[in-house]
Amino acid sequence: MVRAGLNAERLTQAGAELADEVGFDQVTVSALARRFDVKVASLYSHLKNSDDLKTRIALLALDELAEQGAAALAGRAGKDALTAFANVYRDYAREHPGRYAAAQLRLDPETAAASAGVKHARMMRAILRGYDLTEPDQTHAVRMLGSVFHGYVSLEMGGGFSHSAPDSQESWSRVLDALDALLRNWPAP
Amino acid sequence: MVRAGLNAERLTQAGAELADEVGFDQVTVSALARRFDVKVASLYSHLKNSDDLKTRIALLALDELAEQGAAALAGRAGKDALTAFANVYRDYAREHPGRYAAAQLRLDPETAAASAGVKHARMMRAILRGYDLTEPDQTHAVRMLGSVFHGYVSLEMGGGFSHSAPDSQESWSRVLDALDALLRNWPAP
DNA sequence: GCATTTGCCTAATACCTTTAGGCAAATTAC
DNA sequence: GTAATTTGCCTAAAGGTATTAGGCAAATGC
Repeated sequence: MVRAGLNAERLTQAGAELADEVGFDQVTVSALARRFDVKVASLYSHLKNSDDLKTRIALLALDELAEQGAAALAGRAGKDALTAFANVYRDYAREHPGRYAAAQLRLDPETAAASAGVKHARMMRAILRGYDLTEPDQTHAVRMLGSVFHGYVSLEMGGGFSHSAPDSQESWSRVLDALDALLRNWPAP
Repeated sequence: MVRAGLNAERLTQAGAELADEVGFDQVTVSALARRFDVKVASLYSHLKNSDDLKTRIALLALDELAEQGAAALAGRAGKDALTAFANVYRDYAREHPGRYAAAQLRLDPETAAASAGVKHARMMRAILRGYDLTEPDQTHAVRMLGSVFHGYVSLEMGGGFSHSAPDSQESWSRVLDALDALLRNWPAP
């Protein structure tokens, strides 16, 4: 009996691909076993359980997203940085819808603290260095940026902006213009 | 054998309550049957299937949300309307997390077109009447409002803003201030 | 009151999750 | 290079959810 060469990393990677193909909520230990042509029980030597698999996929997605975000920010500042970073989010979600959904999985606090989610927050703050914001406005602005990025991408992926003019790409550009204008002119309390 | 008096409405209502208690993704036909103390198969006379149940809960939530939104908008304009409407979203999500999650369910186009989601779009446009925006900027702004409302609420519910200062309520107020300022000063292309 | 409809039931199939225990392949120790 | 050990995948089994088919009793209509 030839061994399949399973391990947590390969399973996570394949799980991420599966998620992009059929949706994150359709990722099951069974489907993953089929993909490797092994019996379901075999996966339990490498994964604690179904939740473990999902968490690993989420962490993978957060990692990739942070990596791409960092690459986009390198050498950029101000609106240029804002736009580049925002596009990383949107493009990642479009190219990897399952992984993006995974990245939204609620993690328990310790896992979250050890995840790349922390980097995301730091990068948002790095973007704001190009604008003239001090605490606590900086935090408010970080939260707003996160809300707009995530909100727009998730509504767009849910089909909320299709079937109506103007097309979503144009709104996205204008929303980023608006965010830039807002950050340059953040209102006093 | 005494009949339980099931019907689609009661099941949907109970499903919504169940969603708020245990989370929308934990709403199952089985759990609902347990709640009514009947056998699972009995529910299939009233519901097409599990997806039908979830869709009905989603439509219920969209309806309630639209109703509350309309009540909040009555007699208000400008920033007052913006704030009241935004708070309806946030409060509803906090009081009814399961229903709010349900409202995010992706509906097939015909169902979506017949849902209260249409009212939501109209109400957003009504809010913008208090600002000086013409098409296509009005559409861009509607999409941005939706993104911020949904994005903020969903990040907040995911625990993204807990465990860090300043508290989320303050950010929410300042984000709404910022949105108001932005709408009063929407940048030209 | 009887016929019909309706509502809930039992039974059965199928899929997903998870645990326990077994055997063979790979690795390590000598 | 072989023996001992570890590791990896398997079979088996139990429990949960979804869904369909067919049956009997309660409610409804006339």
